[in-house]
Amino acid sequence: MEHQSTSMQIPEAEKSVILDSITIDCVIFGFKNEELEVLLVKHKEGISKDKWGLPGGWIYENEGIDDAANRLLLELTGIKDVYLEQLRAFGAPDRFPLSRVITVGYYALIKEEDYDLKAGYTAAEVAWFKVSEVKDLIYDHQQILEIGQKRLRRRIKQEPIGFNLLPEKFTLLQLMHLYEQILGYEMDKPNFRRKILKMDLLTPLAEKQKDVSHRAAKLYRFNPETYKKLLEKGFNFEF
Amino acid sequence: MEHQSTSMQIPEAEKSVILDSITIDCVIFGFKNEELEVLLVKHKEGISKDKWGLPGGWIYENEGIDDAANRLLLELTGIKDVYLEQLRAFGAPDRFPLSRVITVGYYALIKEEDYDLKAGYTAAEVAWFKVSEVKDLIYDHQQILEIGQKRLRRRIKQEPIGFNLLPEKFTLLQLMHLYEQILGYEMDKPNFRRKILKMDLLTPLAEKQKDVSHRAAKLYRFNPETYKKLLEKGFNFEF
DNA sequence: TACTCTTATAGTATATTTGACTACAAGTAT
DNA sequence: ATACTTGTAGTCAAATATACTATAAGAGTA
Repeated sequence: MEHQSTSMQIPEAEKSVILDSITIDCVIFGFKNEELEVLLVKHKEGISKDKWGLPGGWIYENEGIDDAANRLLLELTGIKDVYLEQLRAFGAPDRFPLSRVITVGYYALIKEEDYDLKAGYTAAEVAWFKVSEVKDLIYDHQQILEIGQKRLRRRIKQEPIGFNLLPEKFTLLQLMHLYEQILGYEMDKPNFRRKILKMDLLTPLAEKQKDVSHRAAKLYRFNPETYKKLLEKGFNFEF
Repeated sequence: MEHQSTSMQIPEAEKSVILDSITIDCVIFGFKNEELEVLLVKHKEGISKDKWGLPGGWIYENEGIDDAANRLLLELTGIKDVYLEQLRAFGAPDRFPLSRVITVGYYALIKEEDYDLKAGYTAAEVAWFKVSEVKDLIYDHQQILEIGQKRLRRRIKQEPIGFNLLPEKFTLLQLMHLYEQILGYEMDKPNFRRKILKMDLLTPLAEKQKDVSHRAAKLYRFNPETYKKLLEKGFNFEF
């Protein structure tokens, strides 16, 4: 989002309190129609006007970088109260064309239906895109997205973070499809089911799936207590 | 190493080409006498004169951050040609007392005996310290070190990076002790041996240990080819 | 030389976990 | 009633993990 340095967006009074060679960019993942999606914003002004990129921007001088990430995400997209985890800093000398700017990438997983998108600040539009179809992002945002995906793949094998992408209630097959989608290979239904149920991480609900034209599957909910226990002693989610 | 902003170390001519709110700090791990060690430097000047901290410093405007990390490590400690991996950015607003500075942490594993330490630049001294005994580092360096350790523990369960800490030739027991040291729990000798040998990652040498007052153990060498193959298909180093 | 001590290395026996399947159950649609 | 689709249960052999026991190969010492 470094284009703001040349857009007239930042009032003169504020400019002095903004760090001028560091920015933040956020990779926000969602999951819809069995596909992994990412949240992008279209720039309103500056050198990348009308181009899509990750939501991000400048850091205030008296603000921690994690706070800056949360603030920027809210300002640009209307999303708040999300657990943003840092990816890393991206600092190739030529990553931003106008000046030397290093950016710190963040990523988060959210349930799309929980949030109303509202383009704000320097964003003309906000929208979800299928990760598989995203291309031509500004600057090095394509690379940041890739690193985000890599992190996601790694993490999902060690922590049940997939639950953050699914609705409260879900079926085992939905969960399995999410794993398949993220990891990129197919799995065996009975085996997946057995393994994940044995972990005691899912609370079965009395409810069943509705409006499906076949036998309805049982709905489950994620059990945060077992999760905490499992995290302590370490575990493996590979399938 | 942010103290350089107030030390007189940087010639006026160079100051203009240095980014003023970002630094680099490196966590360099070594392994000696069955203990995990970390490389620290003692500052020669500035507000942290005579205090110990991680080797690090400022980034030139036309230099990538990875390159900066390598350069700084060389300048301060004499170490070069090391694979430095980025940890993440540290950006609490008050982490550096004199001004707002965000730092990017890096870490690396090296064989201590391969390098001659040479304090240079703004470092008065360079030395190895047992990680377990390190305390009172400057700024937030203690936290960066901790994150480095966490990363190391995580990584060593998925990649055989331990070999970077050991000499060329080593015994199975040395390798096991390294794992125990880093992961913090004891292992079973026969089982460790069986598992690691089956991976075909070690090349047995004709040589044996010398100067030990008991049965000499066979020496092994790390096999980088199998390593590459294993990395591709993914594997698990947990014991 | 014989005995002891220490560490190296081999082997064993059981429980647990995978991975590839088959079979059947429970619904919808025709 | 029958076909079709997806959910769920179960089987079985192979591979792995775990907790051991046993023996080998030295060096050091009496």
